[in-house]
Amino acid sequence: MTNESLIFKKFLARRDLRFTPERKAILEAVFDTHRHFDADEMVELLHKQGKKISRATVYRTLDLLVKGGLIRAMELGEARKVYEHIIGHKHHDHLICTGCGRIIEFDDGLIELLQQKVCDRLNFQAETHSLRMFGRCENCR
Amino acid sequence: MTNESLIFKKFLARRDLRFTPERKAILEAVFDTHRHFDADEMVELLHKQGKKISRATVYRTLDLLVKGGLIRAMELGEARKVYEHIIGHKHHDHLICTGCGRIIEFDDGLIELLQQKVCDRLNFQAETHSLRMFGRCENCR
DNA sequence: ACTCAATCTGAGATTGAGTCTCAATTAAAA
DNA sequence: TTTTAATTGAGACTCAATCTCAGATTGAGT
Ligand SMILES: [Mn+2]
Ligand SMILES: [Mn+2]
Ligand SMILES: [Zn+2]
Ligand SMILES: [Zn+2]
Repeated sequence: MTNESLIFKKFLARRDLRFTPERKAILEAVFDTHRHFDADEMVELLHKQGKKISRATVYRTLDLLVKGGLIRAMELGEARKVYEHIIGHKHHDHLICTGCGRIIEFDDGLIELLQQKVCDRLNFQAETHSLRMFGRCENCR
Repeated sequence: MTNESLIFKKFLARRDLRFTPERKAILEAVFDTHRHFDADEMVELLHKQGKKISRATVYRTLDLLVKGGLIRAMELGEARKVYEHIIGHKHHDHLICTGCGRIIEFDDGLIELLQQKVCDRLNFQAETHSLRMFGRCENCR
């Protein structure tokens, strides 16, 4: 039993929800994928694996995974929301190339610290944040 | 003639576009409003002022104002895109209260500097950025 | 194992912000 | 004034996301 399965099960149990075969399959596919993906890509991926899980169920389960803190949703500039799994990966933010769509991840502890200071100064209790920089990657200058 | 009118006119002229009465009315309404607003709120506001300008024209003109660098679009967590005017206001980012929806603006030069350093390190040429922190304001803890 | 209330799923309908179409209108250059 | 291109508005359209609801599944209690 993987770490993420245990966490998801616990999250579901706490809310009287069930760890169904569909939710299990989606969880596994999400944690097998080490990329940013959107909901319909996940539907597609599951179908390719022979798992016939409906769009509605995938959307609903991704929401549960976000609520449970197992994955993170973000807008990377396009219309569709994309997801990535969180557990076992440390926090990072994104550079988004408007030329080729490339996503570069970065992590800067000092920026995070200063963000916290801003929140302290303004009496704000931050739960999440999103820092995105849009521009041109080295291939697209 | 206001500063923003001159800038918008110049932008339009450069692209062989026209400074129509509709575009003028939208520009004025946008710069009269010192709040974050979304496109349909702007349609509504103009209608209240007796200006019958179509939804399509408002959407199209807001896009032009963004392209011209007069206003800025952002996602503050809700479904709809919101706008604010830029000219005469210095850059800032946002704290977004998930309790009451309150938006707090802040500006931190050191964070901005460090963002630049991240881009330099990764050979990325940033054109814009968006830093949002979601959480609870002092009234909603 | 059986019952039963609660949860879950899937197919398809619905929503809604944003975009597009196109015919009629308007701007402005010649 | 003529001519050409841009503009507008009404409403159709798109499409990610959400909702509906009937039938299926789960699991606690017996
Ligand atoms: Mn990432
Ligand atoms: Mn603002
Ligand atoms: Zn690129
Ligand atoms: Zn609040």
